[in-house]
Amino acid sequence: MARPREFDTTEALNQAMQVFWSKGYEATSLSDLIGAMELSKSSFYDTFGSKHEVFLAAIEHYKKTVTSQVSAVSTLDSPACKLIESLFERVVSRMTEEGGQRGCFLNNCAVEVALHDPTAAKLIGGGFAIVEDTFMALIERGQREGEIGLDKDPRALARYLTSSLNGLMVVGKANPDPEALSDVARTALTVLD
Amino acid sequence: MARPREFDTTEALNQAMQVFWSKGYEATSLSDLIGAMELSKSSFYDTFGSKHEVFLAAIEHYKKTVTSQVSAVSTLDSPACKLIESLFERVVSRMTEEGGQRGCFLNNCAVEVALHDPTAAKLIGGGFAIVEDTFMALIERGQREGEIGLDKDPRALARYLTSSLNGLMVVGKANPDPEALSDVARTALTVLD
DNA sequence: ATTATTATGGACTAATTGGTCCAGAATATG
DNA sequence: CATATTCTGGACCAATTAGTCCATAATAAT
Repeated sequence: MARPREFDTTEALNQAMQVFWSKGYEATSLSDLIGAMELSKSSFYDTFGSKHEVFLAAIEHYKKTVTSQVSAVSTLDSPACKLIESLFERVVSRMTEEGGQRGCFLNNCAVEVALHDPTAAKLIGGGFAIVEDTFMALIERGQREGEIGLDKDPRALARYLTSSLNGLMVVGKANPDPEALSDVARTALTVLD
Repeated sequence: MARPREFDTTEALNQAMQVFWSKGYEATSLSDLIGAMELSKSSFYDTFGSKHEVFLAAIEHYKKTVTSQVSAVSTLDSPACKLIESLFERVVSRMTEEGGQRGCFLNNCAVEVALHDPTAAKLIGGGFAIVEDTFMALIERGQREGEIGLDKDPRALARYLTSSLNGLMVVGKANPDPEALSDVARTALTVLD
């Protein structure tokens, strides 16, 4: 009755990530996972070890697939400030569109588990670092091209932008109001002037 | 054997809040709660109804006891900008000191439950509004007293500061580095100049 | 002292939790 | 065709989950 179906491990991981992303770590049960991943409990444990291990793998998967898209923005050749703006705009519109309120998986994980899960905390920190480094690369480019004042500290600015993006998502969860979020984004970006 | 001890409902609620604050909603079990609140299961249900009801009550309790302290800052008569700075400094040092990483309860709740718990989301939104209104009052005072330019929109600025404070706490969870957080706070406050 | 109130421990659900294990079915390889 | 590999359903586990209920004990009010 059961026909072996050589499943795609990466796709299964992707599904696991989606569930954790939507429900959070604690609220995700094993049956949620095996349902979404479309594999049996036995295969789940054979392949992934435990709920916690899939969770960590899901964080890594997010970094490889989602966070890396952020990082890819720095390779585009629009003006640096425009690219930074577009990242903020994207977050604002994501947070206000249908079904976008789940925010950023790293953000969710940082808040829910970082305090009690040092292993996860490190992975999450690494994810934030990718974003920060992307911002820093853009800022340095902006400085080279005369868009951004040389008096500004690229590292501090990058840290600030990363934090701002996260703040945007937190307040967006409680109140996904486009105007309010636009106010935040617009004001946040004035530091680049 | 069981000696009735007319317990302090407010104190019990405070203890419940502490547990939810430290562990999150899902990760908090009933035995965690009745342990911390020092009452029996029966009394728990008699008095508070359910886990979810205590949770909502805990959010309200937080607003009354913790968030209201933020709001109280606006009544002090130091220069407005100094008061705003002090709020940011307080968050930075809280996030970097021993045991301070649990952050802000409203922030935690927004991220963990807002998406799936509209009732909680509203209470949390109300809490953020208290912070926002506090910032706005301070900004308007700053404008009246000539510290802050009249060209700035107090509402937008207040929304921005509220969001920034939340961002600070998220990145602080993944990486509670004083230098990084100071960079963020310092940069965030430059919009007041 | 009697009564009314308040709180309790603990027995009791029914469901669910994460996790183990294995006999057997479907496929791939020889 | 036979064998090795891969995957599965489902039985099973002990622990825990949120929640109900009640007879009883300690107190407060009369």
